[in-house]
Amino acid sequence: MAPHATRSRTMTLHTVSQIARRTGLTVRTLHHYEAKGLLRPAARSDAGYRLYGERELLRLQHIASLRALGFSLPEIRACLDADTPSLAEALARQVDRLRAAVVRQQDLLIRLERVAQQAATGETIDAETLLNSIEASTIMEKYFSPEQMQSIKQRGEALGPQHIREVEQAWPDVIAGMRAAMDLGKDPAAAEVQALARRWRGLVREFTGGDAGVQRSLNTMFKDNPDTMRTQTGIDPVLMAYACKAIGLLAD
Amino acid sequence: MAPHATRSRTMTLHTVSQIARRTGLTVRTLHHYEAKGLLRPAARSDAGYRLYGERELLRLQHIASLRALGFSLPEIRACLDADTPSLAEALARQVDRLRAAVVRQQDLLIRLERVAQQAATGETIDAETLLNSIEASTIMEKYFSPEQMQSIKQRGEALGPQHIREVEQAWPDVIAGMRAAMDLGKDPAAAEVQALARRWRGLVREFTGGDAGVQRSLNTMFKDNPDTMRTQTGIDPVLMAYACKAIGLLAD
DNA sequence: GCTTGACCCTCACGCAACGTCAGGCTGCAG
DNA sequence: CTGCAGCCTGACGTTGCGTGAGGGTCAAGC
Repeated sequence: MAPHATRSRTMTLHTVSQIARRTGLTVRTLHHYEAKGLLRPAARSDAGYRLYGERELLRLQHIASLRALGFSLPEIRACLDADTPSLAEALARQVDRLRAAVVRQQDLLIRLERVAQQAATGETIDAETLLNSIEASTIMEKYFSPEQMQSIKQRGEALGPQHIREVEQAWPDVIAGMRAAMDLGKDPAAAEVQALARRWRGLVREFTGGDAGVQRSLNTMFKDNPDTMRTQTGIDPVLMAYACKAIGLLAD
Repeated sequence: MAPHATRSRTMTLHTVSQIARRTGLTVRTLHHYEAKGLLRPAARSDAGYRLYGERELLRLQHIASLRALGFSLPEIRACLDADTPSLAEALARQVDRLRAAVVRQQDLLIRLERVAQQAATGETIDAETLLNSIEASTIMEKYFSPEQMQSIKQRGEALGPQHIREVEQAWPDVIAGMRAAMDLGKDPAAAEVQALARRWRGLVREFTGGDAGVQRSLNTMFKDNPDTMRTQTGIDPVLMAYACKAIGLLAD
């Protein structure tokens, strides 16, 4: 081995604050790294002062680099202690994690922007309404699995914004008709109610795409959150029961 | 006032776990929200059990919605207590914060992907080299302000990747030439060295864009990190001094 | 009346990565 | 000798809860 490979003991040593300045870290951070077993000083002075050599400075720069890439301290320790092999894997893992995080945040940002715009344009919109609409956008995630959300979103994109607007405009109409029929005590089997039931079922199918799992989740959501659903859609449990009965009587 | 606006005391009350199930939160979370002053139970049973009414359930759903949008608990409290006005502002602020966070993360992701790819393709690249290249990508942020980074990036995009590759290929050539001249003890004022100095200065200007502030930051970076700069660029302080002297002698 | 779960309560520590005192040495300049 | 900068070791604060520990409560079955 080359002689300079062995640790020279006449190397220049630096105090914490010197090292801190050179790396842009704080003294406290160096203490912390030592406590976590990431970087031990090369030596201590008689008074107990931490003294760092060039090796430590280099290691510290590596630590700072990995931290800047978002690695946790335990991960960094593992990478630096185990040397080469784990580093590439760790990088790949970190890329995956970060990608997922970016997707999540972008998703969140989109929802947030929608609500914020609604709040900004809606001319003194009251907090109650606003909060309800926020809730509506988050409540779905509780009842639909990520895969279901995915497929729902895809169906929406496939149908196009034009079609979606049409559907959204059709719903209040159908709901109002159904409620009127119910309030008048009409028989769910009556031809008029059956026609409404057919439209209703069609609109639901646009949403579920015929997926039985989505249908079940949708039912659960309505059953668990009657109040929210009523304020958001105008459908309460009683109306829902009436509509379901009418749909069940459809002769298909 | 309508009679139902006053708090009815015959309303159905629910226990913690019931509320937790309905909202998808945990019992602990409800305790926490109470401790933070976000949501107090409507009442307590004789045994001290928390009891929540419909009002509390509604408020809790609002809390959950705002949390899903990334608000902190103190912010949520402020929004819900102050009612309408702060909500729209808070949404706008949150949008800004989130946007900034997304940008940061994407930036990080790009750097990380570069390094990861280098690690994956580089056939048993050693950790040392890899860590050094990571460092190079992070060290700049310590010496250049965000605005400077911005303008540097813009210049890079303006010049195009083609031009960048040319510059990156030219550097080693110029550095090697300058080092050879220095090692041979040539006078910095010699025509040959002056030609190298002119090319050197041109390459530096491609980077600084003539910005004196960037130039200063660059100098500081080289002065503070001689080792890193040497391994990354092949320029050590001695060579740097020689090159600067030659550039200073250029007759423009 | 007793046991058994299922629920409920109140502390209180843990985590990630440090920031920020507090109280007390050390080292160097004037 | 004094002063001040720099160093040390605790130890608590931050954010949003998770996770016990240790101990009452409630409804049901025996």
